[in-house]
Amino acid sequence: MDKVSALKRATLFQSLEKEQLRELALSAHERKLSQNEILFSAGEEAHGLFVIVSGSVRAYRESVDGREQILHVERAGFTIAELIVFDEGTYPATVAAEEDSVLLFVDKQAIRKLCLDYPPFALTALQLMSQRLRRHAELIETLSLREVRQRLAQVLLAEAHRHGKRTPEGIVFARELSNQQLAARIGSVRDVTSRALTRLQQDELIAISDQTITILD
Amino acid sequence: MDKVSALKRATLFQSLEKEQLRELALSAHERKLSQNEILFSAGEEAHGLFVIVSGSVRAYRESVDGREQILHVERAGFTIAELIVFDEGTYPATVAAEEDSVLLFVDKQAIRKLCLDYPPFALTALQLMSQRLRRHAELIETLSLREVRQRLAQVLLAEAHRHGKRTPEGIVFARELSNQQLAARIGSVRDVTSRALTRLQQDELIAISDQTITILD
DNA sequence: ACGCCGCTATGATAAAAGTCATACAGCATG
DNA sequence: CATGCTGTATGACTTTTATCATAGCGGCGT
Repeated sequence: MDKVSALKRATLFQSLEKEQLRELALSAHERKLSQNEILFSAGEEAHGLFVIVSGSVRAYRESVDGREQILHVERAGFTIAELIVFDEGTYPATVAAEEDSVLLFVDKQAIRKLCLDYPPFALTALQLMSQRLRRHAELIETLSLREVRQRLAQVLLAEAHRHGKRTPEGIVFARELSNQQLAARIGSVRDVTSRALTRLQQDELIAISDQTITILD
Repeated sequence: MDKVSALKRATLFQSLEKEQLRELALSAHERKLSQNEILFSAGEEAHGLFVIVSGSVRAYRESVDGREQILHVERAGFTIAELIVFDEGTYPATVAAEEDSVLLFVDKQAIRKLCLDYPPFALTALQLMSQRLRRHAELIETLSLREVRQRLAQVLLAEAHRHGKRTPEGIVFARELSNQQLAARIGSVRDVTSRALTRLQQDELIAISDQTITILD
């Protein structure tokens, strides 16, 4: 794998020069994950962050009885667990692969050094953290103030926005998430999510057929 | 007001030299808030951040039917809305005074300039954002995976930790939050919170008398 | 074909949370 | 001292969410 060009594709490293990327690549090492394989668990000691080269991963917390709440899902070009570089804490969430994925580990000291040596990089990091904070704020509002049906609708709209296509009937996209996965995003359980999906169809807000979802106007 | 020493007391600015603080102070201006007065609302265009000089403020989101969910509460020495400096977005939450407060507004360009000119400052900012992210992750887990009673217990424990005193009976602290305020933190309503509090007393996990709460072992 | 697995669907029921109505205590104010 | 305001407490009820049980479908390997 060409580590330099893999790093270069990450948003976090966009402001860096070739030389800086080469330097980072020296200490970076590859990690492959099969679907649902766990990268690290919440509370584990953290020595660096991960760049997603391909695939996607989810960061989640779980309750004693096994329920999961996804905090965020990150795809190729993004990084995971950046915050542990800056506050010396443990990993704040468990991270697992949503699909088969390839990642690069980067030591936290290398990142700190970059911040000190090359301020534009720090600004990029701050920008990414800001976006993460905004999304978390959204999630908090959603979980606290909206009910399951609305939360589900929000996730579907986000999916539509991410990889849907406009058609005369509405926005169409391939269904990539099982009820279980949807449930973990909206903070509910499989059963309830299934019912909510059914009701959205009954109310003709969406149509599902053959792993394809259409969001009707 | 001595703006320089007010700024100096803020965690965000701890790494700065006298000269840098003086520079910041030039553009900073004071804002006084009475209890519950709104500083800004979610979605408003943002030109800078605020340093809390005295008092405390809450950042919250609200639903169409007026329910509030507090994202975080900040006190003297901390800053609010730092993230708008780095991602050019609008204010992510509504902020209002929990008690009469004094704040200092600081223009976002001044902060960006500091990041570029003085990297240790950027690291401090990153550290603060990291801590904020961690707390948000906690809140998400709590809202999604725990029920009202547990969430209430968590807030009470946090309060105890913040300003409680160990006694033979348990940790004692002055009650500063009304049921309404507690409800806004745990993502519920006044009625339900009142009931949950009553049940915690019945189960002898806490004792309340005369605006004093004791957390029993 | 058969069982097994993962996923979906749905009815019955229970538990949690929210809503509504009412009552009351403390307190400042005219 | 009546009035209004804020906050608390609580019963009765509804809605939402979760749990449990059951059944079905399609793919896959033996």
